[in-house]
Amino acid sequence: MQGMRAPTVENRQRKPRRDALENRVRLIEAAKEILGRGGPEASLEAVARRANVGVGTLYRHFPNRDALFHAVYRQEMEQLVVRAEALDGAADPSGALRQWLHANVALVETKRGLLGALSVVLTDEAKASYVDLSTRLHRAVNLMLRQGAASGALRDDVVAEDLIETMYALCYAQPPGPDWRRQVLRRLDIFLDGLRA
Amino acid sequence: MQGMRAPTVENRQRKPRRDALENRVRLIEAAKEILGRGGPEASLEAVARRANVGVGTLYRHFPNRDALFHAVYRQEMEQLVVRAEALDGAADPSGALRQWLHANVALVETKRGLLGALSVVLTDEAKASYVDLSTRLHRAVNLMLRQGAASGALRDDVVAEDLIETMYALCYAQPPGPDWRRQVLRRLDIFLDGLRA
DNA sequence: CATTATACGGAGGGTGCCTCCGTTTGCAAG
DNA sequence: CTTGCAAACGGAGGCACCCTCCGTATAATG
Repeated sequence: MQGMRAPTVENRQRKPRRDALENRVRLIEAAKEILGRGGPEASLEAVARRANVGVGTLYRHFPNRDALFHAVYRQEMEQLVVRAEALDGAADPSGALRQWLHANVALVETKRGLLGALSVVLTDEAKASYVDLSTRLHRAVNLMLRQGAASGALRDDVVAEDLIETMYALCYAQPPGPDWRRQVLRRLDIFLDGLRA
Repeated sequence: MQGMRAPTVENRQRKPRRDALENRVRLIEAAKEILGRGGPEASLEAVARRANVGVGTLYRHFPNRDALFHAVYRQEMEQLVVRAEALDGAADPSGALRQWLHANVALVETKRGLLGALSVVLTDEAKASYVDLSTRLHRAVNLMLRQGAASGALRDDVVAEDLIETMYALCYAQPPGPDWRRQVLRRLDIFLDGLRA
């Protein structure tokens, strides 16, 4: 009977409240920890508890499980992009790529569960909401790939997406264990060998 | 107060009842369908319903979610092994391997969700219960690999596990979509290129 | 048949998901 | 500093699923 029950972000009239902003930050922080340990199964109510917040608050900020995952993923991805852009203009593109990939594997190693949680939600359509970051990431990596191809070191029919997804694929497939990293890197390097011209 | 409540398989006195055997088969069949569609999240009660069986029955046959997954996985794996063993003695080992991997990818394509459901449970310790099948599988694939290495076509520091896990990894990473298969096969072939001596 | 080990169904207690709404609180206009 | 209200909060409650327990049904055996 009475429109405008829940004003969305677009048409709000005042500036956001301080407590709301703080809670959002605390929720993402809590989600990183809980999801990182428990994987995709982890309870959202546990996240709310850890953030000292009612479930209602969690669900207002993130209307469903996936929304929360995406918020976390966005932060992780930002790190990735920054690292990738830092590689621009490296002397040895192929080597730089390899280094970058290895660094990412190391990053993943510290967040096992999170990786699992995310890959469940990562469909094509989901990715559409990251166009901004995704574009920057692909631009940076493709730059490397093209430099490598131009210098004749790498084949020229490979794109950033191949590299990135394969890396995650290998991380994900290897079961956790003492030589997790060794195995992942070994296979990654084989793939990179396949990339040579 | 009264031992032997639930006689285990080892110490049973009569031969198993016919209805029990039928139900077990129906449950696995139902699980293949439901898990195949719904992925690891799918409801076990849905499986029971689909099999026209009470939940109690499901849980007696498979004490928990993982047990059911494993039963399904075992059946899938049997197919894999049979195919692999059929390749023995092929003229072109490297080509035979490639063919086998491609065939598996095609198999996976028809069972998307199932793959996801399984990879969640596939830790090292879980695999330990498949030693029999796993051994046969590795033996068959390694045979191919060694033949390839002997003929100088393939590098010699690669084992069956590398191949198999990488294949699953690539299948899993690629989001479902129209050119799912094309992408997976492309990356798989790059990996195979990396395998050359 | 009668006996009984074996298996079945589904109610029930526990937990997690998400929604709804009465209450609280920060912001800003007077 | 009040006051008014949009914005945000908390958590009860309804629903689905997980798994256990146990009274009832039934296939095997003699």
